[in-house]
Amino acid sequence: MSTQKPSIPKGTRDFSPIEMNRRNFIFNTIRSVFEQFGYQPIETPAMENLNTLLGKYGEEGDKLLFKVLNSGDFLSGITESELTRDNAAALSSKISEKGLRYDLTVPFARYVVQHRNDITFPFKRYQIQPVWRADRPQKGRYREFYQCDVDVIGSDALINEAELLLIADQVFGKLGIDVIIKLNNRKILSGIAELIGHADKITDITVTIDKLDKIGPKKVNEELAERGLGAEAIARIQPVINLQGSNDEKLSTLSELLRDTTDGPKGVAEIIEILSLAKIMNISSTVELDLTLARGLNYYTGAIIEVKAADVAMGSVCGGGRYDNLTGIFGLPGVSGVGISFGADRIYDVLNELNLFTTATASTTRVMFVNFGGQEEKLSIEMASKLRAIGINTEVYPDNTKLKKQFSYADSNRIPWVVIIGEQERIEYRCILKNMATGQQDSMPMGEIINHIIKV
RNA sequence: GUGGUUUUAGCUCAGUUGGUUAGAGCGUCUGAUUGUGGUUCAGAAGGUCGUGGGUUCGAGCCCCAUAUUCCACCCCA
Repeated sequence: MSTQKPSIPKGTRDFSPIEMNRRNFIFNTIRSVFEQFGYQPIETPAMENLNTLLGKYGEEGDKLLFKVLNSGDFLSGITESELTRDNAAALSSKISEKGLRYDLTVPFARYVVQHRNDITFPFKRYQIQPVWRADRPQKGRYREFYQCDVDVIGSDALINEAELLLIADQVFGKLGIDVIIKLNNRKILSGIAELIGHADKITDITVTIDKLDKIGPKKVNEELAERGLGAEAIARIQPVINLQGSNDEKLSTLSELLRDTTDGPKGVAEIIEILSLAKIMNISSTVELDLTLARGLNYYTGAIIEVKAADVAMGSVCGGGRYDNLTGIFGLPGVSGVGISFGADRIYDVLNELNLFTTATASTTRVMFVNFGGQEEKLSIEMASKLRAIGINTEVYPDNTKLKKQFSYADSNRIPWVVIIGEQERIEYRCILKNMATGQQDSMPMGEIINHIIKV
């Protein structure tokens, strides 16, 4: 039998110990902030029924779903003509009824509806799990990646939006990443569409305006025309495209502009309130009203939030918004939710590019006992247990091999302390404690190791 | 899904118009050092040149297919 070259699917990655220590540092940071604000953890299955997922992410999203082939004889009941006919979509629904989750929001909506009688609203939950998208991989874009979602469902209050901004501010503050928090509101976007008489084309308009940063106003206008907007409509949208200045200046312009639209004034009022709450909360990151921020799923109905790293060219590291009726499709209408999602993998890439992985990224072991075998090994095992009992991560080298080998292991794993208990030390009930960073080593009674390590 | 790009030792990369036995640095292992790592010195191991075809007397190099990487679209964390 020929050996096969090992490999993993496109867009997926292995994580080695150094990477995992760094990733856990990110997850722990995020989790601790979520818990500080009273959010509760949940998990949902990697697979959902396809009818839960399909149709929730638009036509594009459906294409990016990983589908799971039915177990057993998945072709039973499939006719010859169905197999040969050129309709993959129809066939796939017959041979596949499960799919890997695409995000954490839709499974959460399903969860809320399914457990509605056990949940006390408002329900504040967080969820840190991988999601899968059959996208074409690029830098900062993977087919398997972790999202860290934090949502509150069953509360309309805008204090939730402001609190989420604060959570983002705290998380990135703790991680040491300077960010710009961008804020927009779907109601303002609707107002704009209404203003120019194309309420039906809100998606076309927002998707196009979203590219303003990238392709500039001239090309945006061209694309708007391509998407079916008349010259008059494009002319009327210019004040929006050219909107500049501070948040207050933008808001007063918009307030004037959208005065007579159905949703516009509400959107402006919401932004004003969120910004004023954010001020009270002492958010230190820049919070910027950005009308070009339109990406995201079309179920957002109010606030739209996106966070970008200030110093790294990378897609957004966090995004979210308010959705008024997400659970409606699962039979529970009128429940409003708002949430954001942190992209752990991109945060990793940002920290990496900024060289911010300094602490908490080496081995978590603090002490290693050298192994001399026999009675000395026994004594080392006992001492190691005592150190662990008071919370010091400790390992005993497994083999009685050359000291060179054992020290070199401690060195390459960056273990700061090595304890030596050889025959001489055992007889005297002493040990040698070596500081690997300085190279200094001292002989001392066994009982004193603990004091020494804690002190430093 | 469309267009382009990358792939040579564990890692980062050289490799001339197609010509003998494919190289370097770092890392790994061994020894100098039988109770001491990180420095130094000496030595060694490690390659189906992404994979499969083709052209040629001869292919790491040219052609085709395919996988993969990264990039631009599309869209998104």
